[in-house]
Amino acid sequence: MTALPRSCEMCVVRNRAVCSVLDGEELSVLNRIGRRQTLAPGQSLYWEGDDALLVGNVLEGVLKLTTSLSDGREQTVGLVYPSDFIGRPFGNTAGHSVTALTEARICTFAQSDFERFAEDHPKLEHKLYEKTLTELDRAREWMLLLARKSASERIATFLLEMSDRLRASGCAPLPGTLDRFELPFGRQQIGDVLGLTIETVSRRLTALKREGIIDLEGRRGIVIVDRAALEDQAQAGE
Amino acid sequence: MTALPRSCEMCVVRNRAVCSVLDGEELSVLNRIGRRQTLAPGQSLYWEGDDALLVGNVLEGVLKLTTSLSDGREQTVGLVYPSDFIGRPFGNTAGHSVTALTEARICTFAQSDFERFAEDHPKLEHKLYEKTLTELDRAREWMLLLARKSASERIATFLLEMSDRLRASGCAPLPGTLDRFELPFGRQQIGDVLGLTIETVSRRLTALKREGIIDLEGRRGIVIVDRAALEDQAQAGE
DNA sequence: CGCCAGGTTGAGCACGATCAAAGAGCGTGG
DNA sequence: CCACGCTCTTTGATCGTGCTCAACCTGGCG
Repeated sequence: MTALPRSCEMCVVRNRAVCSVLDGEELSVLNRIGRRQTLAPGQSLYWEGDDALLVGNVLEGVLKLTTSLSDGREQTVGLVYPSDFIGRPFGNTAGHSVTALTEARICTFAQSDFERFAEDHPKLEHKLYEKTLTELDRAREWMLLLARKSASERIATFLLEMSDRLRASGCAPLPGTLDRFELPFGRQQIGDVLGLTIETVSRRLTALKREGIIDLEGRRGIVIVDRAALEDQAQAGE
Repeated sequence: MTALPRSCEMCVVRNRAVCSVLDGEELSVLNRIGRRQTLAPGQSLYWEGDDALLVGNVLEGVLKLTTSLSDGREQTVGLVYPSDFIGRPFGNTAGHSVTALTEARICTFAQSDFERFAEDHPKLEHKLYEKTLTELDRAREWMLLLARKSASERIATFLLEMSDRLRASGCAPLPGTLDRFELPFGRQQIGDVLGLTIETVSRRLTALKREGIIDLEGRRGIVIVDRAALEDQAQAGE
């Protein structure tokens, strides 16, 4: 884990987070109202139903957004990577919990401070809007997966998306081929994302390995051996 | 169906659509770049994968957003009511089809015209942003439903949400109690929204009627007889 | 009256959940 | 260095919900 930078100027996500639309002047104002913090794996930033008083950017690590039913059933409704935005400005209570899956570094703002700043900077709000639209698109694609795809299709889709997003968010892939990476979490988490049980996840992964489409390295290592076959199984939408 | 108003000033959704943040001056500019149109039930505004060149507001009626897999499996990923916004500004291709479920009146804009207008009117973009955040919250709640809820719970949740949204969007409820309304579509559509088959929807609805929790009037009429019991079955989140 | 689309009901099946047990990886301490 | 204990994963056996396939019913309309 690299040292925290003193200013936003040299931030690892400077060019990809919402801050990318701000100039040096604006950035230093934002810098003053924010603070950086580190979360341990499993640590939550806030809980479903809380007044969500924080918003922020992910600098490093992966976090999950979860909703649950009163009887304990839980669903991961979003994964958040470096440069993604956390939280819901202009809202009251949080619709989901935010929990770190890996060790994570984030830079946070009091919701009210951030809102005030955003109101004066339409460029920033525009960027936020675009990020939210992308999130909405992703959520809807995931609805199709949860509602209509079989367990095998879900696993295949998940592995492909994981591979893409890890790469895009700057998480270093494992050495070797591009299609070799480390999952930031275990089987249970995969199940929570895909709406499956841990056993089903395990069985489908082993099946994919048996078929020679992927390879499993230790608990969390994944190698996509035959990407075409995996895409085939994923049944990508139209 | 009421006559189309000539200007935005007297529009039925004037106070609830994104236009609500604009003053008379701005509104008349917007008015000039927009056009009103009517869709018949089943008619699509655009298709998944199209270049989505249109955006707009729903004035009257209900539309659905759907995604599908190449083998024909289809999922409704959103329902759109009067005063809701349709389309994705600042994007390329549509992630879903937009189809009218009932006869619908909408006011549309060329995407590029609208974007240009929005860039000059941060207030408008702010309103759009808030609407998108609400949509995202709803999508995530629906993910929980699709991934974790049983068929009975889905039906119960659906009936409650339907009742609320129809009322909120100004669609007149049937006379009698407040909890009496007409579904804007048939059993197949319910299945497409809930990720269930038509047979399961039918069975669950009949069961609810047998238990005295709801009453079915003709093909599309619903009366919520025992709202508390229905809420109980819906297993609302935390 | 007959047709047809949409809805209901029934019987059997399959996929994934559940319950249960054994295996693998890993840090700790003797 | 290995034994121990813990967590996470894999594998197996059984069960149950909702899907599939198929027949029948209902209401609206020509």
